[in-house]
Amino acid sequence: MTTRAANSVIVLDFETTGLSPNQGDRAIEIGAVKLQDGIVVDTFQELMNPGFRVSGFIEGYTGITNAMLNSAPPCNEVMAQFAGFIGNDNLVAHNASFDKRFLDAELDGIGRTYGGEFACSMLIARRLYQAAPNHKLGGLVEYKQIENDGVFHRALADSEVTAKLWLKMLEDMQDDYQIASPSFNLMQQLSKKSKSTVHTFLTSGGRR
DNA sequence: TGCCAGGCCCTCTTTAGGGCCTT
Repeated sequence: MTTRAANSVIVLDFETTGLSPNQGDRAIEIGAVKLQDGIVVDTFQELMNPGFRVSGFIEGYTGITNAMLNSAPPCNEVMAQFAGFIGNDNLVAHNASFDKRFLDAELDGIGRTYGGEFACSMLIARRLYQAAPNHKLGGLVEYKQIENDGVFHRALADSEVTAKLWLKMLEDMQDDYQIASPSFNLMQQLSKKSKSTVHTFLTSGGRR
């Protein structure tokens, strides 16, 4: 039995051939950072060959070309490695419902599972940063002046800035609401609160 | 040629519709 490391969370991001695994779309790149007590202790990045050509739109959107994917290992091989990387740690992604669909679909295909739960940085940001002009990853990076290298729509780069956004949200909850160490569970609860009850929830220390 | 999904959330809502997000 694999145990979940305390204060450990995996922030991940997929680049894919499209929006829906139910429509035949596959992952083409996975990037992730492992945070332990707020510090990046490990990273993962791999291209993977989906077995068919990706569209010109995806090549332009991600910068990942068919030539790059031709020499990449197949999805099944990479996802088996990634299943080992995430173990049973809890998971974070920006618009997590999207990444969860692809993670579930790709791991289903190789008979692997994971034991962690997902939290969504976008849903939490919508509640914490209600004045932000938008809640796209790039928009929030600009809004919160999060350090970045200017690369977007690549898996590791996006997972790195999502991790910084996650830590910024934890920091802001500590500073603005005196919540000493916001737990993963509290962040999940926050993402389910209505906008009008977020302030009450946070000022009560996450008890209401 | 043009379009394709799905979950969340708001409102001119709930017997619905549409915008936001992800690639």
